[in-house]
Amino acid sequence: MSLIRVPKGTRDIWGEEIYLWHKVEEVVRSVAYSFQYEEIRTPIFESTELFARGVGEVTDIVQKEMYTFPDKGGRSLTLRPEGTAPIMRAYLEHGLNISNPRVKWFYMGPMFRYERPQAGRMRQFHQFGFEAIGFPQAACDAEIILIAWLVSKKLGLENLSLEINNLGCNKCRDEYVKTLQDFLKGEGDNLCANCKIRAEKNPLRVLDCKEETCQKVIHSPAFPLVQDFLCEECREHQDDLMEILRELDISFSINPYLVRGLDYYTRTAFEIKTGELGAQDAVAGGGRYDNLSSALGGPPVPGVGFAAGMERMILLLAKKYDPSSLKKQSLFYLAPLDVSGEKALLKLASFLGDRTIPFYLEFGDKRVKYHLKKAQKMGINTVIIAGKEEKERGELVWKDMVSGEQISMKEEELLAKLLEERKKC
RNA sequence: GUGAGCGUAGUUCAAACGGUUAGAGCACUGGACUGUGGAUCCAGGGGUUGGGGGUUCGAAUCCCCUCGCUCACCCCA
Repeated sequence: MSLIRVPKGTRDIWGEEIYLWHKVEEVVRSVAYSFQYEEIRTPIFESTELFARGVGEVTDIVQKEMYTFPDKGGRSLTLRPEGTAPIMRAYLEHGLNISNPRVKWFYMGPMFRYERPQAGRMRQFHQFGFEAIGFPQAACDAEIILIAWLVSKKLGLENLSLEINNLGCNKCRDEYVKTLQDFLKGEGDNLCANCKIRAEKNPLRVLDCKEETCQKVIHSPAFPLVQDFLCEECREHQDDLMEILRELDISFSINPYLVRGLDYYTRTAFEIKTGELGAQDAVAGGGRYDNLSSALGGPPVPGVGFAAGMERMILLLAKKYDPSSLKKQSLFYLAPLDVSGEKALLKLASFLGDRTIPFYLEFGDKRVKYHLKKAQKMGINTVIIAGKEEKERGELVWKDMVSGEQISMKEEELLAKLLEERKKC
């Protein structure tokens, strides 16, 4: 019988790598705490409709990447491919637009997209994200970018670059899209097959295309760029944002071709990229989504946020940190030599556990030699030995692995010494 | 969805033109050392060579199919 393996594009996160995850989670929580963004945990699956309407019917995510399935009640459900639409759903569902219109939330957890796995891309992957809903101000865009930047900085990630763009609002985007569509029609066969369809259905996405023919079109002098079509308010919004970023000393560049693959973005769009991950170079991305609420059937509600790929951050982190250095070392190795030793040491375990002191308890009738070797391998400096000899004396043996010194003592004395030893660490 | 590369013990790798019983290091377990340490020596467990089919007297090796992994396209976190 063949072994069952994990499904394609998924994996176990275990061993020393888990300490890198803890590190990322810790930094995210600390920044969230500092900026007072509250955690929200939405379901792993939602109505398919939520993503179809929120993310956009003609996006790649909705058209070919969703894990969609009917449940036994005939509902169409989808494993969440991203976190923003569910959060806006929660905001509206709880009536926050009425009772508490301004919220700052963060989230962390698995997302699912049906894609061919490659470096930095999995079918189940993890994101954390920050969302500020109810704030139309450019300063709030800046806070979101600042948070993304700060998390990266606190993790020690280097060689990151920030690109921003402005996709316009309902007022100016329509005119731009119309102009763009007219222009693309004139280009006809100069576009790749894919972009001919995009020109009709989702013309902004043409700017993303890397096909050589399309690149030529996109970079031709006559090609209309969003930046040249921004209305007064959008222009101002972007100027304000850029001014704040400069004052914050966050360096960025304007990428007029940055459009991003989700429909809900308006005005600010941004991406943080790295040069160290191969083809999947976006570490974090986000922007403003003032149309999302309406798309979900709610009233107009402004929002801005970002999501970051945890696997990608961890890949970068793994190059800087030795994960084992992040592990909290056990202080004590409890070495039973027989059943009586196990009993005696389990009492110690209860004592240590009550005080949240880390220890490792072995079981069985292993020899002293085995225990000392293992303690050494685990890098634990103090070994407590218990066997029949100790039981007869009513004592336990304390051994210091560095000095080699060992002392037999009564339980009460040993407990006191354990506490004293903990203080040193 | 498309393309390329790769699948041999837990792991890293061997096995000349197809050749008889698929080996080694590391790791693990035990012993030398009957209750005291990263060394040394000895021994042991582990494999349907990813799976299936074909060619052949004979396949880890050649052919086909399939599955998986990796990277890239696509797209994104």
